[in-house]
Amino acid sequence: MQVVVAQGHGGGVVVAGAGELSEAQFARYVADLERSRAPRWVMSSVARLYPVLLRFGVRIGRCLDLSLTEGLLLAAAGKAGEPKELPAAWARLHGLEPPPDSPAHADQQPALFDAREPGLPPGTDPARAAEDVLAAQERRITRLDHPDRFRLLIAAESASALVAAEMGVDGLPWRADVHDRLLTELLGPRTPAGQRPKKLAELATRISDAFGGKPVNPDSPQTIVRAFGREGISVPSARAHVLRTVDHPAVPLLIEYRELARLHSANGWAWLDEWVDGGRFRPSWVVGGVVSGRWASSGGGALQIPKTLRVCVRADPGWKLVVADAAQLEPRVLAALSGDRRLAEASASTDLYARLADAMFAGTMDVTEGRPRAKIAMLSAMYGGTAGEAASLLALLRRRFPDAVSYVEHAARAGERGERVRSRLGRVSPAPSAAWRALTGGSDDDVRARQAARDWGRFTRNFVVQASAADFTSVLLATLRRRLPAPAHLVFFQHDEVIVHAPEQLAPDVETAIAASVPEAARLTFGPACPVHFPMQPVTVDTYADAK
DNA sequence: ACTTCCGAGCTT
DNA sequence: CCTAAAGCTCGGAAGT
Repeated sequence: MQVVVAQGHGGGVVVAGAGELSEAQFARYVADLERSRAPRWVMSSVARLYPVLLRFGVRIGRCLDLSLTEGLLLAAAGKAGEPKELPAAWARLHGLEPPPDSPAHADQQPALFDAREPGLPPGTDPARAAEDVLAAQERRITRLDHPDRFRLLIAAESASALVAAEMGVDGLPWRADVHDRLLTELLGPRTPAGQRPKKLAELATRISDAFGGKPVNPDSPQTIVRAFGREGISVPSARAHVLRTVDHPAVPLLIEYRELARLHSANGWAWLDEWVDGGRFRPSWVVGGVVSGRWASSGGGALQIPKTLRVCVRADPGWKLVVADAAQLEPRVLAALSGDRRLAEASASTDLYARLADAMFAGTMDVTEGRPRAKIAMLSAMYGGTAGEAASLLALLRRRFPDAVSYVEHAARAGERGERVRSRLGRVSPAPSAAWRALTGGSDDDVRARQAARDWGRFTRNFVVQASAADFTSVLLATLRRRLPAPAHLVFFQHDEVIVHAPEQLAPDVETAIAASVPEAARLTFGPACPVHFPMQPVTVDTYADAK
C-alpha cells in the first residue's frame, strides 16, 4: 500500500484521498494508518513534512522522498543543481519554468515567511501533482541503465531522510557541564562575548612581547605575516604547519593561541548557548548535501566536532552509546566496484593496509615501513595524489592490483574528457562548467587547460569511490534503522560512522543489529556475490571519546 | 552598518 | 605537514 502526501496550499498537509488536513489531523491520520497498514508514504519532501509528524511523536517505517528522487534523476540527466522540489518537478512535467526551491525547512519559523506555501499554481491539487510526478519519475527510472539499483538508491536515501529528521529531533546527547568545565580548564573562566578569556589574553600579550612589544593581533593572519616580516622572516602564510617550520619565540605561543582561540570561537560558550539545549545538540542534517551523496549539516558544524570535545558526548544515565565505524571503507568499496579479486582477498583482513603492504613489499621491507607506503599508494589511487613518492608507489600498486587501479584511472580519464561518471547505485557526477569546457575545449596543449582537465579527472576519480561509499552507507542506515530495537535510535552519522543511543540492557542487541546490517547493506549495494568484507566493529561506551 | 571575500582549521 | 577534496564556521579586512 502506498499513500501520497504533499504540502497543502493552506498551511496544512494534503493526503491523497483525504484532502487537506491540519498538522494535528495529519499526524493522527498517519499514526492510525501506520498502525493498521504500515504503508509506504510517498512524501513531496521528507525534510519538510516528517518534522511535522515527529513534533506529534509520530514515526513511520517506510517512505519515498520525491524531492531527493528528483535531485538524483536530475543529476543522472546531467542537470544537477536544478530545483528539485515538487513545484519544480511538476512545472517541468508541464513544460513550465520550474520555480526555485524554497530555502526554509518546515520546522523553522513557518509563521514568519510561510515556508509551507507549496509553490504550486493555485488550484493545483498538491497530492495530485505529487502522484503525477511520482509516475513520471518511475518512467524516467525505467529508462536508466540499472533501474533496480536506482530504486534501491532512492529507497535508501528516503530512509536516510527519515533518519536525518529523527536525529534532528532526538539530538545528540551532549553534556553542557562537561563542555563548560573543559572550556574553563583550557581558557579560564567564561568572559562576556567579544572579550578574550584570560588564557587567550595572556597569550596575546606574550605574543606581542615576543615581537618586541608592538601589538600583534594573533587573530589576524595578515598581521602575523607582517610581524614575522619585521623580524626578517618571510612566511607565505600564517598557517600552523608553516609556522611550525619557523624558529622564533613567538611560534609556540601563536600555535597554542590559535588552538585555543579556535576552540573558543568555533565551539566555545557561545556555541554551547546556541546549540545545546536540554542535554542535546540538535543540528540539522542535509541528506545528499554534498555532490558525492555524502551528508552535509547546517548549524553548529555537526560534521566538524573536534575530537577534543567527544568527551561531552555522553549517554544518559542507564543508557549507552553504541559506536561503530566502517574501517577503511573507501578501499573496500573500490575492491567491490572494480571486482579486483586480489584486493577483495585483502579485504578479509581488518587491517587492509597491512595486507596491501604484504602484497606490495613482501621480502623487501617489514610491515611498519610498508604499511604507510601502501596506504599512500591506495589513497593516491583514489584521490589522484602525485606528491612525493606517490607516483612510484602507485605504479607498484597497479602491478599488484591492476583491476582496482585501472577502475579509478578509467574514471579519471573520463573526467578529463568532460564525461560524467556514476556510482554503483547510480549517483551521477555533475557535468563540468561551461568555463571548464571553454578552457579545455581547444586542441592546443595549454598548461592551464591541462591543469583544469587533470583537476576534474581527480574529482571524477574520487567521485566513483566516495559516491559509492555514500551508496553503501545510505543503504546501511536504512537497514540499521529497521533493525534497531526501540527505543534505541541513531543520534549521529558522519560519513562512515554511526552512534546509537540505547538503554543499557539493549546495547548488545544494538551491536547485533549493526553486525547484521553491514553484510546486508553490502549484499544489497554490491550484489550477493560480492566477496568484499566490510568490518564495522561496534563498541558500547558511556562517552564517544572512549570509542577509539 | 552592511555585504562579500579571504585565511584558517576542523571533520571525513 | 605528510595523500585529496568538500563543506561549515569564524574573525578580519576590504568594499559598498
